[in-house]
Amino acid sequence: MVKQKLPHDHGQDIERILGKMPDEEHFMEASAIFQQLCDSSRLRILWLLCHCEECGINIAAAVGMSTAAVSHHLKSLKLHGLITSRRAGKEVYYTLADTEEARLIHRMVDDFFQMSCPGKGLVDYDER
Amino acid sequence: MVKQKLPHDHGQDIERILGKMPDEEHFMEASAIFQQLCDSSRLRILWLLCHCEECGINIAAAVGMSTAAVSHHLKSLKLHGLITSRRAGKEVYYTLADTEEARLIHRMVDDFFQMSCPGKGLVDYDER
DNA sequence: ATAATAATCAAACAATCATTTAATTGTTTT
DNA sequence: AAAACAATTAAATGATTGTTTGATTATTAT
Repeated sequence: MVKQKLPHDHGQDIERILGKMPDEEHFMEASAIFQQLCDSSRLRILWLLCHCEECGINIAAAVGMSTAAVSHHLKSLKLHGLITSRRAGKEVYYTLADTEEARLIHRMVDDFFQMSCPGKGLVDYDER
Repeated sequence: MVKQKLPHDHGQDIERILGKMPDEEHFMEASAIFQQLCDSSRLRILWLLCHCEECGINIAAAVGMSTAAVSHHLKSLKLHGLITSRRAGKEVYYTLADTEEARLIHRMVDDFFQMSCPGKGLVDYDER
């Protein structure tokens, strides 16, 4: 993207690397997704929805938060296409979206926990 | 972690899943790392340092930011163990840290860009 | 020593964000 | 129709964050 010479020339093949750099637009898309993972409460909710489908109050109880706060996070996750919802009677059930992007996020989160806390984090029937 | 029954019982094996849920502590560690990726400017800097070693002003020029702003992000990335630095004369060179965690992040970012903008993002000699 | 270059730091700013509280909507039950 | 339950929404609050500006430190060149 950046075509003009850099202040210093260290002999590296930096021009070629900068040519491979994704466009600003793609960095913004990526960072927006990573932002969904950067709050520990929201990450816990997402982790849970990677492994089951649950209704709002159960999610709230499982993560120990108010339904209002949980609803806020669910709205954000849904807005970014990471989860889906369906209403059944009084309750609304949430689970991971059936998209390539959502599955990539699921894999990323699993990989991270496998590294930082092996044993935990991976649910048995996680298809890999 | 959460042992008491949930408000609703939907017949799912939720207890087993909650038993596999990583501890709060690990969610905080994970979210702290993801937080380093959730700003597009910082993500661009990190992407660059995944593929080369560069000094401060070249990084600043490559991403089109002030040296002060870049320095701020570099400090944060270093504080979280994602990059390292070495001084050589007047300049300080930065690059991806030589750790399992940093390589995992590198892979995650590459995977994401491969999905969202195939062709770009991957540098030829990226060892995978 | 002085000047120039590279990087860092501190204070300040606007902007964003997660949560709380209280009110409201949608659905089911009585 | 009224009451109960589940979820959403709006406004407010406190906290955090990314960037700017200007000053400061570290290193090299003159």
